[in-house]
Amino acid sequence: MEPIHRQPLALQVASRIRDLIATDQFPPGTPLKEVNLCKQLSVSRTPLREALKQLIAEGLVEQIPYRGVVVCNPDQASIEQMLELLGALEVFAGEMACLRATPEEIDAIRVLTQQMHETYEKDERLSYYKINQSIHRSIVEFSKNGELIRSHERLNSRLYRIRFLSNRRTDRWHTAIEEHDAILRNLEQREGLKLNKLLREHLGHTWTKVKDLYDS
Amino acid sequence: MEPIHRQPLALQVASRIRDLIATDQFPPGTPLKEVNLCKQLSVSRTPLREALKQLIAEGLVEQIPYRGVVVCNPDQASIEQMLELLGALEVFAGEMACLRATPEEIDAIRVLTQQMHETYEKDERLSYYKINQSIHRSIVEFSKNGELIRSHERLNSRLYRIRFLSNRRTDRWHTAIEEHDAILRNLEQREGLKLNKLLREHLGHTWTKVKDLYDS
DNA sequence: TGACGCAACATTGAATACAATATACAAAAA
DNA sequence: TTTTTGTATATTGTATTCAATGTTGCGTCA
Repeated sequence: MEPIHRQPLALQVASRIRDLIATDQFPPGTPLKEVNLCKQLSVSRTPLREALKQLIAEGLVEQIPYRGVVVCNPDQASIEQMLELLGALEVFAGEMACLRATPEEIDAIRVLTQQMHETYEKDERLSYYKINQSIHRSIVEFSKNGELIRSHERLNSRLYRIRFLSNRRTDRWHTAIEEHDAILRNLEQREGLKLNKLLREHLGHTWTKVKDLYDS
Repeated sequence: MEPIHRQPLALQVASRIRDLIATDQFPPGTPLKEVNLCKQLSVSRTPLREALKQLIAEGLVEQIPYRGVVVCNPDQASIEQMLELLGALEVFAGEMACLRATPEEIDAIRVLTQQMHETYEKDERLSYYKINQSIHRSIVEFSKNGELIRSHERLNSRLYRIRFLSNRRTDRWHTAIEEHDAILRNLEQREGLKLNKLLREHLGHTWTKVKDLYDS
């Protein structure tokens, strides 16, 4: 029997706050006052504080002793470093996925890539973004390396907001989709080295888009 | 001016427990009972629990609701995955270090590599281990990517104990040192691609050593 | 008028008290 | 004898209280 997974209050609170940050309801710089949040979430300070400790460890918020925690507002340099690392993780994941993904799993990526084409034609920005995320997450998942999956997940969640914002520009969608087609082909052919190269290029563009966002 | 870095009690407690785990005074499986630890460390439950939350986030200990936290005892598969990821991080760091390390920094690695030769000749196991760690940490540091450095640090600390134990066997020292010489040469020459290949091979051996430890 | 000092307030840090849950053991029934 | 169930105890989860620290603003003095 599948055991029941308990969800201590602190964990629930943590994921709630995580969502609030990702959806920009708590934009960067927002001070997270303990008593305020307690009232809003209807929990006492202890589980809230434990949740905040977790978010601190994840790097989503930062704490200044005796002055509270605020939502992180990473500067350009930090974001560049995070994207650089995220890219490295995904490139590595791609290589591993070439070795370990099952045909069924590659089928799933094929479906997602097809859906991406459809959202492009319908000009659906949000769907496009989410499918793009799904594809990249899937590749990481199919690396079958739990540590890698978790590291990627954590880092990605910190970048979720900024990447979403940088997705407003649609002028790179077309080439991005072509790149995804190529990624799929090389995954099918188990061409680890070529996929490595492709992903490096594909992910390299992310930073360009984010940089534009900052510059504008 | 350099700001004064406060050290909340929870952080101090966390690093203390981290050390106790790394030095095997809290070997895998040790249950971390809150009240016991409170007395031993002379702190109350609140900061202790906050410290534990941090260690949970780091993956050093695991928590089962209402049943306490215990020191993680990763199985062979987990360790293989962690080493795989650690390798990927260091390979990537090597590439970046080729691009970004200053001549002075490469000098520092040269000195460490030389010291490694000396410990080999004197057959000093502990020193060898520490210098080896220093070299790898330095390469990561010279990538100049803070996120990468932190990720590597966290993962490495979780593997500290097991790698130390697997270092008892000295029969691979000689080839390992030759590999380090080659690594240094390619770093000096800024040969990112060759260094990538070298590091993959070099780090691939780590798992072999750890596996022997498990099999014996 | 400006700078300093003090006090009141706000906020976090730590400790303790209380509630919920799990485990162990013993007693009773099959 | 074995299984089950209830109760006592230990342990963690949560709430509340108290203490330490930082901030703000006003009043006073140079």
